[in-house]
Amino acid sequence: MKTNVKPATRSPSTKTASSSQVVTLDMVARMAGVSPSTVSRILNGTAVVSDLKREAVDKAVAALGFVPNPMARALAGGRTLSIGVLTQAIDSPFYGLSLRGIEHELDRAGYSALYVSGHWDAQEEAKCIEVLRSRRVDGIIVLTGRLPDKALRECAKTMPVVVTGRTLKAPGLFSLNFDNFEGGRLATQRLLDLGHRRIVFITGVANHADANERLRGYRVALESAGIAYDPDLVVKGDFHESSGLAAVNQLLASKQKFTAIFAANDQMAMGAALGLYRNGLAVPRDVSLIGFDDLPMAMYTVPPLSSIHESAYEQGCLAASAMLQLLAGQQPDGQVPAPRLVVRESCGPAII
Amino acid sequence: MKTNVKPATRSPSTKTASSSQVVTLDMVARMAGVSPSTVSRILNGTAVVSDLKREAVDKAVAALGFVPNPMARALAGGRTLSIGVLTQAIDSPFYGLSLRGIEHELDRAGYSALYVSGHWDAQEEAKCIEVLRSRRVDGIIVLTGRLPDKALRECAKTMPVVVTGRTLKAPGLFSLNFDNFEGGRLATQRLLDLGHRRIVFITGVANHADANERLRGYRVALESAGIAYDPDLVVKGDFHESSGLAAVNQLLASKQKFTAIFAANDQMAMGAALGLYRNGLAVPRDVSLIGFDDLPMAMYTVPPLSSIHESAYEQGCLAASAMLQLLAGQQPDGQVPAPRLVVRESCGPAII
DNA sequence: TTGTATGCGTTATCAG
DNA sequence: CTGATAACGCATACAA
Repeated sequence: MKTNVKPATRSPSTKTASSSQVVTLDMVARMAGVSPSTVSRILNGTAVVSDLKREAVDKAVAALGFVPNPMARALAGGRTLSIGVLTQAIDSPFYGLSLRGIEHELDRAGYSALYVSGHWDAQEEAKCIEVLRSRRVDGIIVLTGRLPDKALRECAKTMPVVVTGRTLKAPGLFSLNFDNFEGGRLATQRLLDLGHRRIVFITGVANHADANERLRGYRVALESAGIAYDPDLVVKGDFHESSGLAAVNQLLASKQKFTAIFAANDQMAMGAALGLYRNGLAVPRDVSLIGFDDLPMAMYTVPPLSSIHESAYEQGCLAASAMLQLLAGQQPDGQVPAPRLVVRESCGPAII
Repeated sequence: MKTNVKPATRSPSTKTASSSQVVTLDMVARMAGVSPSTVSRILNGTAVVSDLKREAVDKAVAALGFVPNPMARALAGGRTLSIGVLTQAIDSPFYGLSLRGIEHELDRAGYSALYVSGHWDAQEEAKCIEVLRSRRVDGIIVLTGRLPDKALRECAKTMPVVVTGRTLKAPGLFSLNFDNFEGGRLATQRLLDLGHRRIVFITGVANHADANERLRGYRVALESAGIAYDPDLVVKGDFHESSGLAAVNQLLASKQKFTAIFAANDQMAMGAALGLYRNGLAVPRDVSLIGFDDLPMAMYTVPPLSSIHESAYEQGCLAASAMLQLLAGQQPDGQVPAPRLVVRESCGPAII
C-alpha cells in the first residue's frame, strides 16, 4: 500500500519546517559574488580557480552551511557518489564484516553505500541490481551470490562492477576471490597432522562455488596423504547452524566411525559442536572440530574453534578500493590475502 | 507539442554505454499519446485518469520497461522513497536482525533503506544524520545509540523520526521501547527460582539506558526475593564477548563465591562461558548462565544459552511500519512485544 | 579563468 | 479529467 503523502503544494512555507534549511549553490554564489558555475567548479575541483574567489566561496559555504543536494547532483552530473552493495543477508555475520570494510573505505572517499539483500536467490539478486540501477549508483559491489556470470558481465557494460567469491574477467569488472581450495586443504591437513584418518566433511550449499572448492581442498589433502575419499563421511549442509547439528545426528545415527569433523563454515561447526555435546561427545577429546571463515565468535565458542581465517573485513576494504580505482579509470590491483589456519582449542590428537 | 530538439550539448557518447537504456517518462507519454503530466499522475495515483489513457500508459510503460528515476523524482517532488536507518554497527548480530525486519517492511511499501553506522558515538551519529539528511531521505529510523533526546526532537521537526531503545514523546517522533527492566527481572527470577542466591550480573556499557534498566530489573528481583544487593557481584562489561570473559576472570581471581551469572547480553554471556570453561567450571553444573537478547546463535552455543527474547526482527518491522504510518500522516500504534524468557540448557539448580 | 545558458527527468501549478 | 509550463539544484558545453 503505497501511502500517498499529500505532497503539499510548492508554497515556500511548506517546503521545510526549518525555514532556511535549504541552502543552494546559487545562494553561495550570490554571497561570494561569483557565478554558480564557479562554485560548482570549486566544489568539484573541475577547473582551476583563482585563489581569491576560492576563498570567498569557501567562506560562503561555511557561513551558509551549504551541503550539495546529491539528487540534483546526480540528475545533472550523472553520478551519485553512492555505490550499490549487493549482499546476501543484511544480518549475515560473515558478510557483515565485509560491509563494515566497504563502509570504511568508501567513507574515506566521500562515497556512501547502498545495501540490498539478495538472499542467495538469483532472481531476487537480479531485482536488487535493478533497484540499484534505478537509484543510479555509480558502481556495484556484488558479494558472492548466485547471479550468473553473464548477468554480471552485462551489468559491467553499464557501470563498474566489483565481485567477490568468483574469478571473472571482463571489461569494467574486477573480481576478488578467496582461495577456498587452499583453505579447505589447510583445514584438512591440520586434522591429518594431528593423526586423524576418518575425517567428516560437512558441505556448504550445493552448487556454491566456495563450498565446492572447500570440498575439493578436503579431497586433495586426503588423497595426498594416501587416504581414500569416503563419500560416507561427506554430509550435506547448507551453511547454517541447524544443518551442522543435523549432520552430526545423521552421522551418529548411521554409526559412522570418525574422529574429526571439518565443517565448511563456522556456523555449521557450531551446529556440529552442539550435536556432539547432545550426544555426550566432547570436543576435542572425543572428536576434533574445525570450521571455516573464522568469524569473530569462533574465538568465543566453547571450546574456541579452530578455523580458516578469511578476513571478510579486509575483503570488503579491497572490494571498495577496487571500486574506487575502477571509478577513477584505473585498473584495480587488490589481492585477497591467502587463507590462514587459526589454531584454537577445538582440535586434538586422534585417539587411535 | 514539445518537439524534442536534440540538444547539441552533451554528446550522447558520454552519457551511458548502453545507448537506449535510459527510458524517460516523456518517452512513455509520447508512446501512449498523452502528456507527461498524465503519465506522472497515473504512476503516482495523484489524480483520477480515464481508464482509456491509463491502459495506454500502462502498456507503454511495460513495453519500454520504464523505471522512474528516483533522483529526478526527489528533485521535483521532494520525496526520495528512501528511509535513513541509523544503526550502530552494520555487522551487529543483534541490530542486523532489526535491519532485516526494516528491509522487509519498507520493501513492501516500495521504500528502500539507507543504512549508516554511528558506532555508539554521539558525534558520529550526528554526522550520520547529516549524511541522511543530505541524501534527502523521507524519514529516519534510529536504532538506539547515544544521540541526546534533544537532537532527535530537533530532527523530528524536519522529518518523521522513529527511534528504538528509548521512550520519547515529540511531534513527528515515535519511539519504540523494549521493557528491559522486566527482561532483567525475568532473567534474575529464573535463577532465583532455581535456588541461586549469589548471582553475578555483568553489566552493559555504562550510561546505556538498556543496560541500566536490565541492572535495575536484576536489583528489584533480588530485593523482592529478600536478597541484599551485593555490589561485589556486579561486574562491568561493555556488551562485547571479551568483557564477559574478563568479568569471569576477575571474579574468579577475587575469590568471589557465586553459583550463577546473568550477563546483560548474549555476547557477554558467551565470553563468560568461555571464562568458566577455561577455569574448569562447567555450565550449568558448576555455574548457571543466562544471557539477554536471544540472538540466533544462543540456540547453538554449548550448552545452549537461556536468554530473554527481544525479537529484534519484529522491532525492525515495527519501526518500519511506524515510519510508514508517520509518513502517511497517521499516528503509529505499534507495541514492542513483552520480554519472554527462553529456557535452554545453561541454567540448572543451585548447588548448596 | 569566469560567466551564461541549458538540460538532467519528474512533479506541481494552473489554466482549460 | 487533461495539457502546457515552470520549478527542483546542480553540472557542463560554450562563449567570453
